[in-house]
Amino acid sequence: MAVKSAATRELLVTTALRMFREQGYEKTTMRGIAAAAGVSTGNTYYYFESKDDLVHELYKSLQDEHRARALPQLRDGINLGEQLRTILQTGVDVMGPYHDFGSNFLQVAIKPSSKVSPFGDEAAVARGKSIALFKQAVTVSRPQPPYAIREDLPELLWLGYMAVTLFWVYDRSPNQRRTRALINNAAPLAARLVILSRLPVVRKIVEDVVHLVRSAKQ
Amino acid sequence: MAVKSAATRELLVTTALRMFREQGYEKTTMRGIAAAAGVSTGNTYYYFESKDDLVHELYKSLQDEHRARALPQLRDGINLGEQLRTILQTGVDVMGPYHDFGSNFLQVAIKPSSKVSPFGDEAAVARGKSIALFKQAVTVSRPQPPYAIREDLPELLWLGYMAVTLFWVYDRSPNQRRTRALINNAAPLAARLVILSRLPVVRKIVEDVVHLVRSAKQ
DNA sequence: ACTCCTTTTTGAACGTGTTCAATCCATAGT
DNA sequence: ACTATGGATTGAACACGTTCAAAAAGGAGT
Repeated sequence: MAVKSAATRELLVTTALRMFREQGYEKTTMRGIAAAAGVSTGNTYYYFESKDDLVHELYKSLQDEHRARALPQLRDGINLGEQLRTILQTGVDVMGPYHDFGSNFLQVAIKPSSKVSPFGDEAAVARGKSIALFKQAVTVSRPQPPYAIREDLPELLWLGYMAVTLFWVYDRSPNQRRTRALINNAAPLAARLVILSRLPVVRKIVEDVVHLVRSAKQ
Repeated sequence: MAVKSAATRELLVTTALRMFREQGYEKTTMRGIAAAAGVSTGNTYYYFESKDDLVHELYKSLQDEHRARALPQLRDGINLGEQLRTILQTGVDVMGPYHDFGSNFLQVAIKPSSKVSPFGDEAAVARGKSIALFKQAVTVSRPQPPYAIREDLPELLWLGYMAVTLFWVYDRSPNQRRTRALINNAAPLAARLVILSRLPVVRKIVEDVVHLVRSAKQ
């Protein structure tokens, strides 16, 4: 039965993701998903704890696609600003079809109890995957970022990515033009800031910021 | 009838805020609020569009209390770091009783359609009030922040405040000890950064950041 | 073929936020 | 006093997410 069971689960995920994409979060009801998949309402709850759990599936799916699209573009020798631009623009591309869904997505993500919460324990794996993307960018970029912050940089950049995502949610311009413009400006700026962290004065501040973020992580 | 109508509204707000504080967001039901206030369920919807609308009332109430408590403490001649510490710590104090409620609060706030959304149009008034607090801090602090950024500083500080609030939501330590520690570290750091923005190299970056934030606002 | 146990599936039921036609009630105008 | 008007109030009804006891379907051992 294991194979058929897995098929039911897969069918539910596919159906749910399609309906999320086509109708948004609210109009996609648990009854609707079940009906479209040809199973009973209650059966969905055998495979998924809640509606939010299905959003978690969407989250993981997007994450995988983001990684698959961005990673091959992170080539050796390109400067950090360009690498960042690639990661962020790819992220916006992948999330694009779900933009109307965006706020609901955040809404689910924001609750600490949620599996999707980017800061929670449950999503640690997914977060790690995302940070790994930035780690790769840092590793292959030339010139190399200063050694002093190389270790903490991926996490800091990821935090910036979260901020951009927040901006994206509220961006109502067609095709999220404004978010793309923001990325084009912010990516080289961040890269320039990284370079500047070599200067003694700036370095002191950067060290303090890094220390702050570290201690905030407990 | 106008006076009695206002009384009903006030009674509902008071009841709802008390129940939010005592039982949290989910356990406080619209039926429960109506019953505790001695009116019918439907009547609540005559005065408030939705449950979230009642959260908006809570938001405004907290905002007013924050302002009332923080403003008198912003005295002339104190340095910016201390002023910031005062504002942020007072904010945590005011929100304290609602900490369990915090994530639900954010959840309501995050949706662009929501009245409470800190970035939305509806909450522009409330946001303005909050930013005014930082404007006051900037105005009375000695030494004065560099002229070049004085105008944009309140808004930037407010953004930092939003970040701290986000941290607060996820802070499970008793009495939000970790958030308070974060504030004690971050406030002087921010102040030091402001001072540093006088240096030509840093100033260039700061200008770019300010420009970025400005253009992001449309 | 039959039994026993586990995995999977069902659909009714509960409590929720919200809507709405109907009703009540206070007041102004006559 | 009577009535018309519009604000205030009601409570049943709807669709939703979720739960759960019960039924069905599978599979293993004999």
